[in-house]
Amino acid sequence: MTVATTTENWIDNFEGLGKLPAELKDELVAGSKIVEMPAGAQVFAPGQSADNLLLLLKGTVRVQQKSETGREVFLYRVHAGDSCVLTTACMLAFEDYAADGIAETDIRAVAIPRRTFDDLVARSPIFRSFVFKAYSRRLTDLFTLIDDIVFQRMDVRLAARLLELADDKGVVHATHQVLGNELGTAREVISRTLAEFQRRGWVELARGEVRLTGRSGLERLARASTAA
Amino acid sequence: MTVATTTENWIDNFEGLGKLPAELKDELVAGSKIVEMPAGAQVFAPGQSADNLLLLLKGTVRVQQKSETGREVFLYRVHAGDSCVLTTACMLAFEDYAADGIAETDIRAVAIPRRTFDDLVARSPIFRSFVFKAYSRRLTDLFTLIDDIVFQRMDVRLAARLLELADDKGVVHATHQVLGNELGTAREVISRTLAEFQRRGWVELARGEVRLTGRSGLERLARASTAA
DNA sequence: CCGAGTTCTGTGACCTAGTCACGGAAGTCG
DNA sequence: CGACTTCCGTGACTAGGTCACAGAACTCGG
Repeated sequence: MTVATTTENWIDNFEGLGKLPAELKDELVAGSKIVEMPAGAQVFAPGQSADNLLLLLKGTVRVQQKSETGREVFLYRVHAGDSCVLTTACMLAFEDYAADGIAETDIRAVAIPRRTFDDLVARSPIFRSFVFKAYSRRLTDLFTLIDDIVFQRMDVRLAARLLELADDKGVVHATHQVLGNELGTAREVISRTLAEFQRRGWVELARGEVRLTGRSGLERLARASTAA
Repeated sequence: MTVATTTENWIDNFEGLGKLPAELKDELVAGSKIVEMPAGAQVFAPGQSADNLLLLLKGTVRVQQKSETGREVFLYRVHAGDSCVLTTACMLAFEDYAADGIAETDIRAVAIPRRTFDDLVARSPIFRSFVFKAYSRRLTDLFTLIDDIVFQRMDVRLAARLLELADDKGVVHATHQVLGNELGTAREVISRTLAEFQRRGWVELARGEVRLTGRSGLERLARASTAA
């Protein structure tokens, strides 16, 4: 649903677009529209050719790969202020890929239609730079993800992820299964690792949630990675 | 070293560029140059800001991530006819990433300087599409790599890789260590798995090489993935 | 050709993580 | 309250990664 009153200055939410000349900003605003989707909505999917580049204003989108075996790997998360460049891959109808995007919360996003996108890429070096940086960022994110998967221990990765996902009260709302999907591992591994964390007094467990009680311990463990 | 006599029609080696209007083809050829590098050369590296987009004419480039722990993960391989889009990330000086590119063989490539690249992206929808497709392809390659790492058994992955790397005589020239790097695993795992393959009569082992003697067995195992 | 040094491979012991099978606890809803 | 579903815990087993070490195979200077 278009929300007319907020259309004017969403551009400033995106680092890199603020420096666009006023004339192109106007064109961008005029040539795109704001869309909203409820939590759980499929933002994009293989086969479904998207006709818009999405810039996320509010909420998060989870991008995951659906494997042949039916299981899912979490790839990355698009936050407010990020652009979802994978939709450009859809736009270009580029070969078959198996990633899909799910709205984790209610989301609001700017949808830039292919025509406007193409026009701006052609005319504005600033916009080009914005798009290429978004792509590069995804690539480097995936590089570090691969590095983590291959070399990092599960407990370290879980500790880091818990700290990321905790709300302001220090509670993570997620089942062990969900955490397993995030990290590309099995539920049992999460259960066992969390049990160990609990034994150390770092967390308290309840159905569907993990309360962080000893952040410092988790942080020390998580730093075992980045420090080395 | 520029090789003047072959400059004219390298464009046809790149699917997607053939349809450029003649005028832009001329500009592309005029505005770029052909470079050669010996095997083992560092094609690009973090920190070193590249000023060219490379289109590979001959040879292969191995792109790998150097982890903090000193070990390396193989990310993907750039073949003749591919473009090395990661250099555009260097071009834009985008944040720190830890991937570097090594020439595996003597290579010859077209180097498109930033100025020409930018100009062509602005002016030609065909060139834009070429660049975006190259990016998307890398993204999807990484998606499937992650999927493989997480869900695929080592023996299946090794069988597939051996078939890929074999020369026309059915021999793979690589140490177990190198194969381990390719697949992001330990040398010992490769040694053990190869020993098992040998026991089954699929390969013969010698220092620094693996001779494939029972391709059909390897192929059957490798298909265990793609089939499912 | 010899011998020292290096690189590559094989192997056993051990640990982490993923898989399978199951049971029980905690919510949901008629 | 009882049937059902979802979530969690656990033991047994396998695959794969780590460590330590030994021997085989090449290299190269003399």
